[in-house]
Amino acid sequence: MSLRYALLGLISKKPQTGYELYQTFQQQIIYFWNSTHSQIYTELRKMEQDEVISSELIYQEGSPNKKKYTITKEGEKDLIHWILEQKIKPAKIKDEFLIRASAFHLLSIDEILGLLDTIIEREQQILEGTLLWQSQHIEQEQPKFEQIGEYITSEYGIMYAKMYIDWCLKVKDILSKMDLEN
Amino acid sequence: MSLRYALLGLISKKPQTGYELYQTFQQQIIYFWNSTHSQIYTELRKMEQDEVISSELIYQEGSPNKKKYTITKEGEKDLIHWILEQKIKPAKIKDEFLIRASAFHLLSIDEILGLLDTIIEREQQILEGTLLWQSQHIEQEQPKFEQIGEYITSEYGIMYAKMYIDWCLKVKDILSKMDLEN
DNA sequence: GTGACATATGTCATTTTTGACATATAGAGC
DNA sequence: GCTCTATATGTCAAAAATGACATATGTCAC
Repeated sequence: MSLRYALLGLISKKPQTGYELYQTFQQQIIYFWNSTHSQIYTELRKMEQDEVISSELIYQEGSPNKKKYTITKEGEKDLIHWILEQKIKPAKIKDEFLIRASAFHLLSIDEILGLLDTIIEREQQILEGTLLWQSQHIEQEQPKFEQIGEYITSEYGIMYAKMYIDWCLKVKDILSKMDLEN
Repeated sequence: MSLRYALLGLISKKPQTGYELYQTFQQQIIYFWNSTHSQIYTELRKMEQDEVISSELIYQEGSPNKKKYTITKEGEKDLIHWILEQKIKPAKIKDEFLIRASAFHLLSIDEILGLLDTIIEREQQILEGTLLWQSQHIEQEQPKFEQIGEYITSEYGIMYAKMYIDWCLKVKDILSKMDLEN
């Protein structure tokens, strides 16, 4: 059910198409939720049936037609109720790299260092992308309350990526100390 | 398939029962993977069929019987191959609270502060639990290579919880500045 | 002119995950 | 005596998610 509320939250900011929502998931929401386009389109149709959103068909010549979704009064009521009254479930994380990390005792130091460097690079690129997005979309000097969601979640993305890099560096440090002692 | 390798990594450290594995997921692995007991028991049976683990039945009087699983040569080969050769998929996170955070524009300042305090408390309790676990299980002065997995993943848990708390405090700070300006 | 990529939405079989139900014993608290 | 919790494992229907396939057009590079 949470995907529904993630979509509802985005649509509550401004009417949007499924494709636009999908892109937002790929670019920003990726830090705390993930979905494929097939799941998003399917959920949007269910949401329209349940009348939490309404759609408007936009015909485009030479381009595929779009469906723009708008939140309904009922939808906004539902969303606020979910945010404030429903029990907050703890985050569910599936991080393959940490699975690997938990089995590092099976590898050599060099193999571990190789994996860590790959991840540091990956996270640095993600971090740069998020910093760029934030500088282009958020006025940090004078943030507006309407933008609070984008601002704080992009901030979260930045802090998460930095933490991940710091953790990788700490692991390298721990390893270097072990290496010297043996 | 990743659940399989998460289980395999744990069993590679020492032979274990499904129940023990489940408890480890609840206590430590929770930071980077989640699974229910039904899924773990089902996967263990499949893994035995595929001969990556073998089981030994332990009869207990007055207590339910156990099945202790041990990794096979084939299993260890499989695991190492997965760790080093398979493409590392990015983490998938489903964090309901951040879904809520992305819709904070629909709430009042007081409602937001209330939610943030709930989460700060939750994360502080998790942090304390992890710090306690680490102090009891890891020798930080002289960490042993066999323990590298537990050490660095518990370290990850600590850094993650701290980052989450810091982020909550930062959001409060951002809000306090906005409040003054309006 | 052709292959790749971006826009835009959809279906669908398979896999994964959830959460409730089920069973059995022991111990602690009320 | 009763309920709750912990140990220990299991089934199973339903829900959620994945990933491949499908369709249609415009643009851009080679």
